Amino acid sequence: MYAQIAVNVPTVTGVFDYALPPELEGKVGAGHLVTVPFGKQIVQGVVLELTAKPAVAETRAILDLLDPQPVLTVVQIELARQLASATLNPLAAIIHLMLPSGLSQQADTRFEIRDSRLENSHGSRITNHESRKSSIESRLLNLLRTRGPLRGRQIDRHFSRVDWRKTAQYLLRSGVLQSQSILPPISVRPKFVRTAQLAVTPETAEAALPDLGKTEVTLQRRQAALRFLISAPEPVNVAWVYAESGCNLTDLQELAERELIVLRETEIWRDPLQRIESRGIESRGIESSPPPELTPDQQKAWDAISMAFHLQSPGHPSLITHHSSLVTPPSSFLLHGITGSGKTEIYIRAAQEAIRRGKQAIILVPEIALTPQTVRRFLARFPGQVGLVHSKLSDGERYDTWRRARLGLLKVIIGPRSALFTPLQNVGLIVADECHDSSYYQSEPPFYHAVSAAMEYARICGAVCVLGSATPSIVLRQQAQVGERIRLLELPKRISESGLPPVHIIDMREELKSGNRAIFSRALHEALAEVLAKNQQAILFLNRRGTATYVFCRECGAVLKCPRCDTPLTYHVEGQKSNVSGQTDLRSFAPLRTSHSTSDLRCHYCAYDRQMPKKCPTCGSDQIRQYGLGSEKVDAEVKALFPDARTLRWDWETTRQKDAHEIILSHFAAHRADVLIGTQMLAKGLDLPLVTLVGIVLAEVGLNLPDPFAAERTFNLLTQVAGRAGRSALGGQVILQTFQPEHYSIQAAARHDTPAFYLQELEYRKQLGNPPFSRLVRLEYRHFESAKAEAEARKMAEKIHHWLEAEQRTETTVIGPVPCFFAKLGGLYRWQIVLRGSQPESLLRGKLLSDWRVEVNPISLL
DNA sequence: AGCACGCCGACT
DNA sequence: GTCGGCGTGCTC
Repeated sequence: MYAQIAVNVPTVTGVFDYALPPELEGKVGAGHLVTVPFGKQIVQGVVLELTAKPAVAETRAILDLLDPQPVLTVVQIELARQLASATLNPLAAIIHLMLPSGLSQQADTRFEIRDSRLENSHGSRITNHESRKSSIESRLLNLLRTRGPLRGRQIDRHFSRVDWRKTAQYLLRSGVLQSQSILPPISVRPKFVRTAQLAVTPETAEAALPDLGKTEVTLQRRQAALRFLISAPEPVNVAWVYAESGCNLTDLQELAERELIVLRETEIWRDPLQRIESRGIESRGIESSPPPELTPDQQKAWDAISMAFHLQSPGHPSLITHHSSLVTPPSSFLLHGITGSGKTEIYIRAAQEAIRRGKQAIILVPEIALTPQTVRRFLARFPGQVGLVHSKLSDGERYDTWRRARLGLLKVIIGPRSALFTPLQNVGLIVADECHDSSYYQSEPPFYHAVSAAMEYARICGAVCVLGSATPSIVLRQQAQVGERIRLLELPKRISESGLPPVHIIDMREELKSGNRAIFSRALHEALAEVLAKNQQAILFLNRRGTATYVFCRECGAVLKCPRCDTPLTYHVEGQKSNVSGQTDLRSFAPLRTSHSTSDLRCHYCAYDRQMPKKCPTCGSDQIRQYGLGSEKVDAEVKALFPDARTLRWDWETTRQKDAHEIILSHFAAHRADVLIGTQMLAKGLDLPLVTLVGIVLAEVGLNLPDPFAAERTFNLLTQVAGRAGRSALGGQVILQTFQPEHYSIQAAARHDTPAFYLQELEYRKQLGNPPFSRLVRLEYRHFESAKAEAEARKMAEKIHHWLEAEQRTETTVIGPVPCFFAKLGGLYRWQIVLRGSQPESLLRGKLLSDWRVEVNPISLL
């Protein structure tokens, strides 16, 4: 017998056949985690399937089995294969996502100094080398001298963006260093606690009490311990015994030696829910309430989903035969429902139905910390059956949740995109709540979209798939309209009577004309004053992304765009280091320093550039400015206008620390602040009843970015933010400030008119040939030398043009190479090439693209 | 990710 | 003439 194996080396694409040694026969099958020899290394691998015939004549043998149970189900293996192929990621990289960290280990090299005398004699030679190299050399040797032998990945942490490996190779050859390939052992283990229990009758134990120790102190300790165990019939964690009696392990071992008690190692599950419940995110108060009655819209949606369960189930043969002559309708649903329309109740019913059929449910949410309400409702309705996955779990907690799922102890898994990969025996339902949320897209290799993956997974395992959102993506919405892969279900009304809050558009051009140069319009200023006077709460929303970059006319609102591709031009200060550090001041409202020698406006889509004009090309006004504003300034402005107002900032910087989201949210929810100033996070599904005013400081920020998805992102954001106001009987309003009140994204968001936005946006997408009327592949190259990045990008573009010609692909177009919008990120220069066509990824399949980051269906081209 | 093989420039 | 740079390809 032979096993086809995916080796755990993230960049290796192929699969390899290994011989199954006799001692592992019958123990190893699809999904097992093993170690295998690979070249000169020993690496981990996952068995994909057993085969009788290996693909090559000479095979090597599997070395070891690392876990007696499979780490992947057969269905997961199929998903991994599909996903790897669809996203152009190596299979090993996808499988790596499916294993809990600590279990999955990659081979590494251990370096150490061979001999100190050799090293010294070598030291005199260092001066002969060029200085940069010798500095790496001495840093490396110094590190190894002080820290002892180190693994490659440990050394990496000390040399950010320095290629020390070449130097290490040289030192290996000259005998200063020696190295050894190692596979780190699995770093997660089941957790055991030691328990103690009485092993004799209480009478026998009582009788033994007088004779338990030589000295008085020991005697008393042991007597106390034994008395405590007499009173507690169950096995008790020894820590309790210590605490109750003041005894220690030696005392208990002595009692065990005399066969009065037994000491055992009991495995326990590390359960993150206990931690969370102790922190107050718990189910109390909801438990007893009966499931609410469905509204007519909910009922209609639920009927369709419930029918899908019937059709999928093998338990209803009559139904299946009845429908077998028809094309089976898709069992994926796009649940398009506005904020507060009752999507969660549908998810809960679907999960109950899946469980009733002996299956399990996966509920994906954008971020646990930002969706406490949804999580709480699931915990309340499925007590003891929910596994919670999130980024703050320790490796041990993650491993235990993963194993509990694998054993079938959990029925519902809730978590972010990674929760999709929890091993479950029989998945009956996959939900992606707020499926438009960008956190479902993994923007680091291996790139993948968890919503697409969820649909695929559901298809493979015959599960029902429900994707919910108030603002589903254009592409998904379009698919649902067609109805082949996914069906559209709509919840157009809020359950409560409150309805959606009115949105007032404030034209900032008018404000300026009437002499108001502040960041708040008079209307927003007054509304804020009123809210503070009534002791209610306000949210001020600021889209931080893309600040200080686009250029617009404050007179007429026109945005400077590229004449070739209609993409907003971006402003660059000469020698600018990075656009992401964020220009967070009001310089935009002061006159621009005039004229540079070089062109300072650029199109990041097609590389067109020009100089900043002195006058607006549309109306001739000289009020042409670049825009830039940060939450610190908004905060300062509120404090200046309302010295007594208590403000709270919620943005990237303030949420870096652990649990910051919960702290800020609970602080604000408890009304310990009056005004919450924040960015993207504000758009998530928070329920803050005291909030009666939402102020959008400048709605079009984010709209004017060189990205085909900018309008969609902005519309979603505005719609979600507007939905934060008026969620209680107090009512509420939204004040939306903008220089472009005519823009369809802003208009539609203000009217809560999603259909109008879709119609218009779809029309523009069609005109420009963007998704869903094409598919995109984005290739990105990063390097710390600007010239190198550019050169590589040009080389690759050349290659792509050759491939296109060779394959006669006239319908695929190449956009670029251009520097990315965020041209320098983390010290690395970025260049990109975008392919657009009906199947652009098929051009790249099987081609070598080492060092390039390749995204199929990217969610942004910035 | 390693590591070998292999083909062009700077030294003994 | 060799040493060694890194570009390309392979690891069952």
